[in-house]
Amino acid sequence: MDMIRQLGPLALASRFRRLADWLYKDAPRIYRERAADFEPRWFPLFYLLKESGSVPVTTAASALGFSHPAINQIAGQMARRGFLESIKDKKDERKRLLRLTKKGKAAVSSLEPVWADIETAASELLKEAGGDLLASVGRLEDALNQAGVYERVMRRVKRRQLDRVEITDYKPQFKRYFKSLNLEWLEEYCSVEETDERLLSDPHGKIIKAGGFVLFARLDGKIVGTTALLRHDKRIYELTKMAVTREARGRQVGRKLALAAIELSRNAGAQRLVLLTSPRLTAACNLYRSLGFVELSGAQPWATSYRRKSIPMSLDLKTKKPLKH
Amino acid sequence: MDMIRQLGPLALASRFRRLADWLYKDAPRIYRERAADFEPRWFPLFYLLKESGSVPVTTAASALGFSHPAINQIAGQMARRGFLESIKDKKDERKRLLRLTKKGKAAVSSLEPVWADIETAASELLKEAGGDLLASVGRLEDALNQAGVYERVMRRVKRRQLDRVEITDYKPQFKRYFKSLNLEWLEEYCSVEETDERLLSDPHGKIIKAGGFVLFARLDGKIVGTTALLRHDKRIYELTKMAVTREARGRQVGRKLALAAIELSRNAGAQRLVLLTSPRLTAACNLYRSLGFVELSGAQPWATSYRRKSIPMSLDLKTKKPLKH
DNA sequence: TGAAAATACGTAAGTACTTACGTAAATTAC
DNA sequence: GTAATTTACGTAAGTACTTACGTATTTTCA
Repeated sequence: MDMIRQLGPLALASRFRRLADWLYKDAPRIYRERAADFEPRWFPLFYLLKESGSVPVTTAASALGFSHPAINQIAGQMARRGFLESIKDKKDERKRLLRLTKKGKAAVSSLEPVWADIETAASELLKEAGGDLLASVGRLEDALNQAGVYERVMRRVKRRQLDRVEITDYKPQFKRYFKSLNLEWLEEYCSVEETDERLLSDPHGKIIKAGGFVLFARLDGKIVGTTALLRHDKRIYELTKMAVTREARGRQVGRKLALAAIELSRNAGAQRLVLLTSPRLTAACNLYRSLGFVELSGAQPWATSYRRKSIPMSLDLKTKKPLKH
Repeated sequence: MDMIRQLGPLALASRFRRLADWLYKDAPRIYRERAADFEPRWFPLFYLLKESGSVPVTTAASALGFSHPAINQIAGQMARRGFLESIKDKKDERKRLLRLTKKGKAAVSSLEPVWADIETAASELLKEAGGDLLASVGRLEDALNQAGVYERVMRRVKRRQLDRVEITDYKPQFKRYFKSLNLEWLEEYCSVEETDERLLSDPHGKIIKAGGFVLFARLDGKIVGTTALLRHDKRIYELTKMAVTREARGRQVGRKLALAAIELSRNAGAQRLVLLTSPRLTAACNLYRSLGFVELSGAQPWATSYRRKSIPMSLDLKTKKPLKH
């Protein structure tokens, strides 16, 4: 019979909205009978002004959880009926201070008993609901404030995407992917320099033999991404040649590669993981920052010189805080 | 900072509405990214049709807790995009059965994972809120269904009004009120008959000396109402000459008088309390019915004959169910 | 210190519901 | 069996918010 209720958490918003409507529905009748010329929608603003004296529009909006045009509309209605007046703030001429008129203040005394009765009725309902509903609602608001529905859904999606990506070590038959995947973005964003060409053509000789690593990412059986770890010395490794094919971007392939590289370098005994990136690659920069990399200023002794503009970043591997996945 | 939250039970509706908005706000973004061409507002109807096959408009409305025009609008949108079709009910040509099209059914499979993620996110939020919020909300809905805010407020108001009314016994100095209060309504609604005149002019002789009672109601120190109990025999008493002055009507004066009379007749050993009222006095009839009086048909042995049309009513005093105040 | 950014507010238009009302079909009453 | 009532639904208009956008001040920053 009541589908919304059957749906449980899935229809949470619909349920709260419906509940709000049911609670709100009786208000006009109550006010009509006992407080002439008062609209229920005025209540929050009316009460705020009664308590706080004079308040600017946007301050009222944020205190009451409405948008500022809503406050504007309510204030307009109240002003037309003579309950509210407004003055310019002397200190800040943008602000318009709202306050109750004499008539408004006088109305409070006839409204207060009505409010008291409504509060009693609501308390009665809450008592029948049991379980300290108001406290739970407060905690729900806090939780929602910490991370909204979108954020929570996306966290889950990302986590699932991350689980789908497989990381594999270097194998000779993957050599061609290391080059082709990197050329894809180099040709798109920058240009291929000699330094790039040297590493891409001989990953085994230039990277692995020098104590570094080359990793590949597989999605649905296909190689869609790669990266390399260059060994500068026993404490410093460099994350470089990170590439994800266009069709697989936005599926956490880069993140999974970076996470694997971080773990690998840590296990290899590195104390710092460094990298060079370009400010034009905003997605990459955001990824590195989200993993804990911080931008460095000035020239770095380890930094290879490229013609393209590059930003050095570094991640301290000694601090053992758990990484965000 | 957050006024709505500070207000507690008083701003319950605003709080639920705000919560619904906050929860709902992210939905468009989630659907936009993962389920092209689906509007969040379609969800309840879409889900209902997926579960129930084909459903008439008003049935859907009541199952989902919306008004039927809302369902109509949503169905219109869905139909325009090809997700929904409707057919006339063969058995009842007024009804229009809504159901998903092939395209609609096909969309379900791409929507289900999105719904699962939203449900998980909502469950997560509910878990953080603690206190089995959903169960409390369910009980709140039940409580609201039993008696809404208006009803609860009015119960309280009536109770308070009832407490303000004082009932006093007959005293010679009140004699004039017994007559004037009754003449007020008799002249307004009917006409004063001889039977009335006899009782009103000599309450002590005709009522009290015959084993009956006369009661008065005082509000703010002023006599505003009266009634009499006529003793027919030791088992049957008649409630008569109930009158409340115009300015005090709607303030529970009549109810308080009737309640006092019922108690008095019970204490006097009566088994039945009877009365004659007029169908034109709807407020009085409602009062008597609400106190448990039932209408009698046919002539009653105890009934005084009046020229005006009168309905006999009776209350059984032997059953000891508590009276509604 | 002047330009860019942020803030406060007003106005307009949109949204997702509602209530109000009218019509046609079905049911109930006499 | 016909009239009155009820039910199902469509349409129109209203409501209480919102987002979007424009303007005038104030603040920030290079």
